[in-house]
Amino acid sequence: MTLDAVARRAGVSLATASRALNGTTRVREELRQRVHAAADLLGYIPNAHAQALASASSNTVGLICHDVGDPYFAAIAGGVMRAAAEQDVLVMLASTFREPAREIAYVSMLRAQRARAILLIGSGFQDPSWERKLAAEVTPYIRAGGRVAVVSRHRSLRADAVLPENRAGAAALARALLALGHREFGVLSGPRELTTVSDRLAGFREGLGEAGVTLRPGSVVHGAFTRDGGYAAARELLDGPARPRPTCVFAVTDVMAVGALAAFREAGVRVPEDLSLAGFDDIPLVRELTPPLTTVALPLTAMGESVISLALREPRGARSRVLRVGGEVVLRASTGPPSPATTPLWDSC
Amino acid sequence: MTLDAVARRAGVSLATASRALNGTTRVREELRQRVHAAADLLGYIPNAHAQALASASSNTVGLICHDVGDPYFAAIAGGVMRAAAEQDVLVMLASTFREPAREIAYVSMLRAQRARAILLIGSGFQDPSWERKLAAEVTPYIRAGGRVAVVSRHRSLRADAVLPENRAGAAALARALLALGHREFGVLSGPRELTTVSDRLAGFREGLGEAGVTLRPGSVVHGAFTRDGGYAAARELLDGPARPRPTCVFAVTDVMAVGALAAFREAGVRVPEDLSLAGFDDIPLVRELTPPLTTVALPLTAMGESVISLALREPRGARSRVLRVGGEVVLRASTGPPSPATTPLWDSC
DNA sequence: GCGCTTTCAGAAAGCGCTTTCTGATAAGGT
DNA sequence: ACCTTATCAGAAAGCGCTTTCTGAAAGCGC
Repeated sequence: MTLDAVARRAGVSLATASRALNGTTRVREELRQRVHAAADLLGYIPNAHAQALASASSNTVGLICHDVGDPYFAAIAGGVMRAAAEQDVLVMLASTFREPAREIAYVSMLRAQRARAILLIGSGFQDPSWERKLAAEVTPYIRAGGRVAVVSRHRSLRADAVLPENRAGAAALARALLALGHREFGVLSGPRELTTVSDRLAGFREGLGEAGVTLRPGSVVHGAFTRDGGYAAARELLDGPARPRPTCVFAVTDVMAVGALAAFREAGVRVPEDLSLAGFDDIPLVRELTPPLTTVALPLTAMGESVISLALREPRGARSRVLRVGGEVVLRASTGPPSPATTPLWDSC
Repeated sequence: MTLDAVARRAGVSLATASRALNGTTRVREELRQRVHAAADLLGYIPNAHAQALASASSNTVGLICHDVGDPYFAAIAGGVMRAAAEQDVLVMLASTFREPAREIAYVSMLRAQRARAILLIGSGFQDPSWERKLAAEVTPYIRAGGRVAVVSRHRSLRADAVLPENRAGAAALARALLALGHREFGVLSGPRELTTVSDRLAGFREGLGEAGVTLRPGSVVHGAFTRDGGYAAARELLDGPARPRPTCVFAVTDVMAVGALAAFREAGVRVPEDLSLAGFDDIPLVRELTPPLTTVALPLTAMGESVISLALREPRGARSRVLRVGGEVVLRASTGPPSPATTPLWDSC
């Protein structure tokens, strides 16, 4: 059914029918009702494409993240969806599965869809060629009136951003861990090139540095930003030659910490008796682990709500707005005082 | 930049430019290249709305689920996204947050978007008025050429479906639990009106019945389909008067089992020594629990891939296709032999 | 070499709306 | 009673594409 049919049925013109349905202009009450009645009767559903084309606007926003299956992104996406539902905005979801090219392609597709805003969640890639291409997509989009907002990313993009205080959070965590008595640390780190990783690492070092503690070479191992990446990194740390052994391990991401916990358990290393473990993000599931994970809590759902609000809110100037969100250290049972000196357990695996 | 500009720049007609870019018809190689060069030069991005309007087709599909933040839906959505990425399909995500009205509204919005297919994930609601309204949206959509596919739902919808074998899976689980020696069971059930719930419950009863075991009244408690719902239901079971005490508890959903595990832990009930616990779904996180959860494993990601494939595949007839997916009982450490008779632990809380 | 089919480019007609512009009618001022 | 000023409905011009239809040119058999 087209609007035309509705108009005919109601005995009014196409223009009047449009106005009656959208409330753009005053229409005599009687006609308004006639149009609505006709629309209901015919089961009229507007053609969003025609509307978008004619009005040169749409109410869809694009949400690009690495993988909705990942609890971190799922939590943020949940927040985005909640806010979107309230504002009657439709969300186009795009998962890049960590392929840079796919991200570029999605931005392009969302441009084609004339999305009102594009949300980029999670660290970008370090590849300069990738950065250039992304900017080449994003810049014209913004210039054409598109809005872009990001979570955990800022380099080279003139966009609004929700930035977790990775550095400060990690530093605070380091201090909390030091306060427990730890002096020897291991770090399960993510891909070097992610700013999230380097910020958290730097913050952690900074926090340790205040107490004159440093990370020994070999005690920082890198892995993929996944559960299995954490598992592998933990194994590497366990198998490595680093001496003295750390009494506490910091995984830059809760997801990695989950894998690490499994690796430790398998290796017979008790947490926290033999080794303390801390993560970052506070994804919902870490509360359910045994032991529950000490971490730096980020308000993930709220961050999702914020990023879409930021993108939808009218820009009040050319400046991009930055919303910093603090991380709160949550000490749970996965951390405790360091275990007495040399634990043979380390080698029992 | 419009196609018109590209055509002009390339010195060809609008029609030729369109054909060159879309490859719909043969275009002399030289012209084809000129058009592509012009498009690149101008940074041309087609207007998807205009394309959709003119060609009366789009390549977006709608994905409606209760909450992407929930690991169950996140896993399925992950599968959908993976398949979508391969087929160059854009996904519009809709979270209903378990509000029936919102689901209807979303279907309507997706109709307006002329989505190629609509995917409904998860149980529907029992409300007959809701069912009628949903059918009123879905039926005309299908008649107009729209494709609908569902996961875990079939009543009253002429749509393709991916149906987990809830009944058989639960029965198999019951048998496995019986084999461990259990005879007294408790069930943490979800909202009565969901078919998923009733199927799993019926299957479980059926499995028990084969050994002459029945569920005592009061040993089945209902809660919301969430972690906290599971927690509350577990507490209710714990506090309830049911005698004799169950030695094994079946949560109809892993998500609920997670909450139950926490409740048991808090109450000092050891799993599986004092009480065995089993779930259903095998969401990724249950492997990380202590103890890891016995469950009926469903290939969630594959189900997501299946449901979108089903929806996109050409219908070969008016019949709706049903893809049944089996659940596999995975015995993990959360279940063990029943604890010796009366455990005072039950009352210690 | 003539009429045939085949190949491929361009003109133009929409796709279903929104929105300006125009005009009719009613209300108000003097 | 006449002119000016609001109100509000309708006609029509797009929005940026796809696709049919038309026609020109080229290839082919005889």
